Amino acid sequence: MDYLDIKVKFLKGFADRTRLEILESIQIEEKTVLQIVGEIKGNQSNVSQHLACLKGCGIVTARQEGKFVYYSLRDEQVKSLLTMFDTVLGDVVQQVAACDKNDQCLCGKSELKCLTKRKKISP
Amino acid sequence: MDYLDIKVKFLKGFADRTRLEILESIQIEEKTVLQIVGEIKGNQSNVSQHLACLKGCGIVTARQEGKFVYYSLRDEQVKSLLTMFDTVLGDVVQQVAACDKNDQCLCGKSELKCLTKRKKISP
DNA sequence: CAAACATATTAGTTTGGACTAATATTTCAA
DNA sequence: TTGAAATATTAGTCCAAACTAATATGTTTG
Repeated sequence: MDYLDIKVKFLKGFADRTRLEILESIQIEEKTVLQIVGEIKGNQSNVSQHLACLKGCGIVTARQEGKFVYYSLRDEQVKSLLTMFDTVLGDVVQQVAACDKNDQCLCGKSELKCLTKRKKISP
Repeated sequence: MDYLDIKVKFLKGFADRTRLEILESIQIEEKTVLQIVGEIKGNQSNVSQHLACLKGCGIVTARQEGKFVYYSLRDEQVKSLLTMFDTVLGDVVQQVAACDKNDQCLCGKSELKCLTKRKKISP
């Protein structure tokens, strides 16, 4: 596991809708798991797993208080990174959205396209 | 496709080892597809697809000149975002790496763990 | 201590997306 | 204009990871 692998893991932490929703919900203040579950749609098990992921990626921290566990953004750096995402994205939202409507790229698409026929790979 | 979906797509653009390698290779100056293929291990088809993805995510731009296509980072914003990744990651590299060694989280792991037995879900 | 609540962990299923091999398209040069 | 070079696109395979259902663990309060 080299530095690049770690970087990928860190970035994958952000690259999921459910996790972004979680991060949004704790952006202002720390929340318990149940509070987060209540704010975003999703069940407790799923949220718990995503929180473990975010923690493992160094994005959030957990603080236990009695039977509650409070999750919050790791530090100010992470907070400003989240802000920067929106800033940078601001310039390209239109384009990314447009790319999705047209067929300029397939990333992030689940459509299947089967247009032509090709020879089978010989064994 | 709402704003959050677009944001996820944008961030997924960064969250892949091959794409990070591509971004690294064009961080200083624009490169052709073949140049990129030469710098990172990987075949032409694969790199081409990743470049299409990066373009669709608004991370890189393409400029055609004759039979060559030069790819470069979209703008200074993207460039500084890449820099910021390293900055923020700097604080947590150790932790993320450690998480991978221990079993604190499963995200980014491909190991299978089967420890206990559970009842089958009733139909 | 037992019951209730909060959270975590597991196995299994399913889906998205990274990859390869083959082929198509585009552009230049002889 | 034909062939070669550069790039893009396709279909198919495979694996990582997101999800669900069930259960385990941990903590407080009666």
